[in-house]
Amino acid sequence: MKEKRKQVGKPKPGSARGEGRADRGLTSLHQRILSDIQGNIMSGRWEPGQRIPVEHELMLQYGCSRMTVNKVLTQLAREGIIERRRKVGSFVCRPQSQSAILPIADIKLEVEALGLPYRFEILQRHKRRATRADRTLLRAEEALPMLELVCRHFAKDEPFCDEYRLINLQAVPGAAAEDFSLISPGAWLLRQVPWNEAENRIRASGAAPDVAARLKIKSGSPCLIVERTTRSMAAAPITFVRLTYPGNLHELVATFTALTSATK
Amino acid sequence: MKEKRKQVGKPKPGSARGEGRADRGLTSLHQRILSDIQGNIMSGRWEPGQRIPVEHELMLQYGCSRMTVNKVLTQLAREGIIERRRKVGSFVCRPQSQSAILPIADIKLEVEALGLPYRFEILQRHKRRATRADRTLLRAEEALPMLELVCRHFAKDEPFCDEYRLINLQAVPGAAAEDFSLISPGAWLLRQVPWNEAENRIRASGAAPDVAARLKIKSGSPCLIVERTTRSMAAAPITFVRLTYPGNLHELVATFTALTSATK
DNA sequence: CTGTCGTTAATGTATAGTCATATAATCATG
DNA sequence: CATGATTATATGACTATACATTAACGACAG
Repeated sequence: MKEKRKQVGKPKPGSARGEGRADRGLTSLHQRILSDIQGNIMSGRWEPGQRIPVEHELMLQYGCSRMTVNKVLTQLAREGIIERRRKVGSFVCRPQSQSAILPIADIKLEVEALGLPYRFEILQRHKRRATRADRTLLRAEEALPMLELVCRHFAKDEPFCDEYRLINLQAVPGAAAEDFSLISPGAWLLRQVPWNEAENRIRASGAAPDVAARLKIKSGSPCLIVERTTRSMAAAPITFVRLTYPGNLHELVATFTALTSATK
Repeated sequence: MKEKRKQVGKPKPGSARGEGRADRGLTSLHQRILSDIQGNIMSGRWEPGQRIPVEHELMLQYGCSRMTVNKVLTQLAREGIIERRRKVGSFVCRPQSQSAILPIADIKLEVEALGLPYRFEILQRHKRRATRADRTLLRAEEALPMLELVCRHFAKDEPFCDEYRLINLQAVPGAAAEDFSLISPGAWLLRQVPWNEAENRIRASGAAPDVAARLKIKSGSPCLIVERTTRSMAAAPITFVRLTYPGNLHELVATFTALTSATK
């Protein structure tokens, strides 16, 4: 398998690239070019729509090869920060829409982030075929075998979150045998199907009577509801979960990033 | 600086790579390699922690040069899908946390997406120095000149959203002269400071009396509240906004992506 | 004035090779 | 036998080159 290693060993040590570039401080050259350009754009020095130096200019400016600046510009284009057009040049994008990145943490982590001890309990557990309502929630067609769970999460001794969950047993058969006494269903599933995609719906609503009872709040009092339908990248629906947080207890925090219409 | 140029000018047109690969259907070679590998990972065929073929193997497998697979693997590493370790190889990442990408659309677009006509009105407008409370909201230190706005957004004839906004007039002096009769403050600001970053806080809460009156709902009824503090990438605070949506009218929808701890 | 055909500038993709660096494994030595 | 040196492997970064693709621009013929 080892190909013939030709003795390319060119004795000249300085190599072809300039003089003291070997001693560039910390980051790589293209990393530096990237941050330079990004800085110019983010700070507004280079405005949206404006043309940025073409590869050739940058190559001269940084004294490097075109491949290097090409790598950088390609990366920026992929991030949707610039747009490249042949023959014409590269242009700073105008952010079309903005997006916030919302971390979906495990509830255990959320609670512990508040400095409170966490525990949870399973309140209900049924195995059954998917009803029509289930199929809507799961975005599924067939009457799959389902596991329905109701679960309550605590911060110290106070109910922190109510969880209603449906699991597609066909996609995750192991769930039938798991009793979720040690690990919460959410964390367990995350471990089973690591790469997945989901749709989250976030809204405010008054607590339904049954949920209110479990959370020890008044029926109808404001709650943050997060509904999530998860499917594996192979498109099979995996789980639906509805998390209900008493309004005063919880807050989602998301950081922003300006995005363009880039596919990424 | 140009070293003695060896005559690489290989006349052979087919070049070194295999036979009919020049006629690859639609996408570029590295794009194909990328989707191949991504597919293997997303589908779970290559599990988290598993080592993926090293550059040399991939290079043989696809009959291309190392640079090409390197480009692909570098990209995957940047996306946080694989982790690369010298000498050892590249490994499929275990998604550490998951994140949802929450599009922050202009309220006008939100309303129009519902198929309803949109309009808004400015209810209050004051220019003043930042109070202590303002500074907290804006994450600012100094008593900056501020513009305070209260604004109401309608879907058809129903109040859709209440907006309370603070604008740092030092960062965006033009706001003082703008009367926001034609363009809403949010859309206007987005145009002024295109690349920025922000922190969003999303929670459920009962409507405060003044807000409830403006939204024509009962005080205390569940509302979705989105608070956003925006700053330019140059770190200057720009604006704070609190959007209050009556609970039944609005839902945030975010799509998922599994992320690792990648910096990106 | 208009359509077509070059020319050319810019990006897109890929090759082949160099040098550097991190590290696992192995080998040598006191 | 531990420890230090060496070697082989794999990634990381970059250079230099080549050729393909695309689109703006301009010339020129009709």
